[in-house]
Amino acid sequence: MPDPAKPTLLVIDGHSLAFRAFYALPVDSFVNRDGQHTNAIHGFISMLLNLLKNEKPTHLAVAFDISRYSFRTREYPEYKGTRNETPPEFVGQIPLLQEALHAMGITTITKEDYEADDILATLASRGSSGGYNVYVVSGDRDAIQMVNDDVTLLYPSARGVTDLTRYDRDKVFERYGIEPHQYPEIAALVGETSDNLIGVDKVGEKTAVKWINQFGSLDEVIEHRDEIKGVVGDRLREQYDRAVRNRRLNRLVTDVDLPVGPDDLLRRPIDVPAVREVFDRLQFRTLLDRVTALAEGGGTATGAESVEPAAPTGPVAPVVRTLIDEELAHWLRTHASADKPAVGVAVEYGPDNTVTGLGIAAAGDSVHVPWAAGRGDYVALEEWLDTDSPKVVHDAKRAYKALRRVGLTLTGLDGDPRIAAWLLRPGRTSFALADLVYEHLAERMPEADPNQLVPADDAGGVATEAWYALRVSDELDALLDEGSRRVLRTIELPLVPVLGDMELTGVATDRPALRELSTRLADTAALLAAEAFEVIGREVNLGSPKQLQEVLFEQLDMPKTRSMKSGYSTDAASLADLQEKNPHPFLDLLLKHRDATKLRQIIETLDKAVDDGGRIHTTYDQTGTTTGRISSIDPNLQNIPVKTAVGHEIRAAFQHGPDYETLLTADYSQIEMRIMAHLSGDAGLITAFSEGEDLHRFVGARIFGVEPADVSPLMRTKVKAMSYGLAYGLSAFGLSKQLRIETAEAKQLMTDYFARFGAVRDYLRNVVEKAREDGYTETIFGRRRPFADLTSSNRVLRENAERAALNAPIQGSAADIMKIAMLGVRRDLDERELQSRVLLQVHDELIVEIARGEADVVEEIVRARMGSAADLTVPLDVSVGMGESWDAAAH
DNA sequence: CGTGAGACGTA
DNA sequence: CGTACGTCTCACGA
Repeated sequence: MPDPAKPTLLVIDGHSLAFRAFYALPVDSFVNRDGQHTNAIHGFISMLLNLLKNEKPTHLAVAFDISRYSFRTREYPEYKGTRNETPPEFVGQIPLLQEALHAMGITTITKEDYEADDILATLASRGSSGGYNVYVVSGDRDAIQMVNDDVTLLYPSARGVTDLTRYDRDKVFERYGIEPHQYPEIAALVGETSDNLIGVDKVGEKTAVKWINQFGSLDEVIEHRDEIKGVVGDRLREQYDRAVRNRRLNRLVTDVDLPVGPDDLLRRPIDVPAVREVFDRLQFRTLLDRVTALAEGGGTATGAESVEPAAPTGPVAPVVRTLIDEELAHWLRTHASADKPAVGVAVEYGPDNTVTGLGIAAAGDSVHVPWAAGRGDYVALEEWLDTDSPKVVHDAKRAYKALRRVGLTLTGLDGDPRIAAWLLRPGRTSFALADLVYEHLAERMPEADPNQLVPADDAGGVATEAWYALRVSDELDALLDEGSRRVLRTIELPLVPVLGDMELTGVATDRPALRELSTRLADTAALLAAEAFEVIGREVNLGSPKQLQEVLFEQLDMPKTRSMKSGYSTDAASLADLQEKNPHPFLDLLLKHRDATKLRQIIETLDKAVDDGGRIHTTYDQTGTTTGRISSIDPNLQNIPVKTAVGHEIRAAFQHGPDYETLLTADYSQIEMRIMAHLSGDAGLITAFSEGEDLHRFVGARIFGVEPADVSPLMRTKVKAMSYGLAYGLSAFGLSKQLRIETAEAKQLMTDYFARFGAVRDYLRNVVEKAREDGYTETIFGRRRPFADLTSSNRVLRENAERAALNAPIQGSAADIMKIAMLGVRRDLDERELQSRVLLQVHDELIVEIARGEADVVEEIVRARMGSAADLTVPLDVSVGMGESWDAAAH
């Protein structure tokens, strides 16, 4: 019976438990966004959390095997030789598990030449004699030998890894009829298949137990082997050396030389931000909640040996005063001006992003300012907002817009922790202030209770928020390298009001046209559906991949397409393949129906987004991508159709407003290829762009060895696909598939391409190699993107990372260039007091609403600013068009 | 009601 | 076995 007065030591065989977890949980249900399998990690940690809760250990360690080789395999090479290759899905999970354990403050132990069980046995033995209650968690039956009055084995059952059977002395006796220390003698006689240890033939558990009980020990059994009758006796006499060898191998070492002993394994506090970071990557959400609950609830709270998690170490937020009028003006004069350090500013948002107040925070003092439109008390505040007095605002664009809507201008933006955190690590999932505070300041930001309808006392809320924003911004600034900080200050922060104004302005739409189009497509879809049902003789939901699979592969018995998690693909490419192999009218109707419903749906979404003034306002997410691009949401105006006839009709519904003259669209042509030319320094590619002739024609001429004029359309198509694919890490296989040509031909095309443009290949190879060394890629302007998986032993993971790393500097540099151009255009429009305004950005395209009489000057500005946004070894070509609508302005 | 998969729109 | 996104519907489980 465990003695409650003693400390409790828990030691775990990491590898065997992770392996059990791997087989207990479905592999495919636990994959993170990078394709890394995580089921073993998830199962292990879930089990661990249960153990921490139930056993409340004061001391804790997890032991791992270093490799499958140990002194045992040296002695007996066949040892564990029946084990199969590690499943590929398991590979890579152990290092991540160790990382997670480390973040949870748990010691992990390995020892060259020994197995984890030897480490456990050593710790159990020392713990037992050192006055501990010891729990050993292992999936290896040999661990039974460790059990004694102080040591209990927890052994996973067949049902799963969280269900552990408790083997103490009594339980071992009940199960095997022997003392725990005798177990290895039984196992030596019987053999252990999983370890590839063959026992004495005909001897099973029953016989072995009988003998051991009869003679007292294995040695005695062998000693008295001549007294044993029958066939089993014969076998024992012939094969007892097997038992001797087995016994030698299954004896666990209890005196491994370890760097730590039980006393060093006192539980340490959980590093919640680190756990959060690791679990974020693993996409563990419920487990994160369980861990944080454990960290808060004193997961180590038991008896005198318990360790409390680290108390918040940061300063306490200052008491908030509410100020208005003269006192506020005075506060601002003393704490906030152009020559003083930045202050934090946070907006108190009411319903619909209205402004009900502001919080302003200096280093040691923060104030709350209630705000209502049209009152004179705030003149000083309003004036101050529009000065260069430096301000740090979390999610500054949202604040800028809210203030703008009530007639205030936010100027002097000097920091935004949301953007800074994004530049530091663009892949993170949350940029919420509370999460940044949690991770980077290791503090809990007080949050409004979401269950409380009317906040009891919210005066402190925004002021405290401002205070945290200021502090976390300083912290993030310090973490940024010089290049990233330059990107923050010269590109991202100045872009905030530019994007904010674009969102506020919105784009005018021809709503009746959208509605008409929607109805038309609905009619078309209905007709197509009816026809399709006619063909297959029944009605199904054409939007349900599951039902379609039934129709195609069961009812119509078509050949199977690309297989997926749940059956076979019904995507457009697969259906086109099917149409070729197995023509059927249903396929065509289905494709057309999909097309019509998809487009109708897009139009409906747009229609719902039109405001009372007939305009649509998107929201740009400045922290929405990993490469540096901006993304567009609610609605997404960066994926409006363009390729089809209906696409043109949709774009025709985006128009200039009534007081404006026309729309202008300006886009970079082949900006990514130009960046490749610049970064690679490839002479051929640079010549291509400098001569200003059709790029694909030029490249095609070189590759196929003909005159530019003799490059056929087919040749041009191939070269174009190849060129575009380059920046994505396209393979010969992928190229062949896209062009529907033989892999050999695709391979040849690539060979020929690189023969002429070899510097491109060298560059691409180099960029990945450099990223592997540095751990990140960098754009021309110093924007970084970290990569962890370039050195992964998991091939899928590694190659995915390689392609992303290949692409990041190219896509990212293009994004930088466009952002710089937008800042330039904006500055010129402001300086010359023009009324024209940029409305939309679609990665390499700007849509500008031109005020009357400004067409020529604005075109000039846009051309000049876009054309000179970066100084590359090749020119930046900008093409411009104008028209009544987005469609008409395209070129 | 939230979530993941599948599909598909853009650069 | 081509990068980067957002959003819809369906199906499923809480």
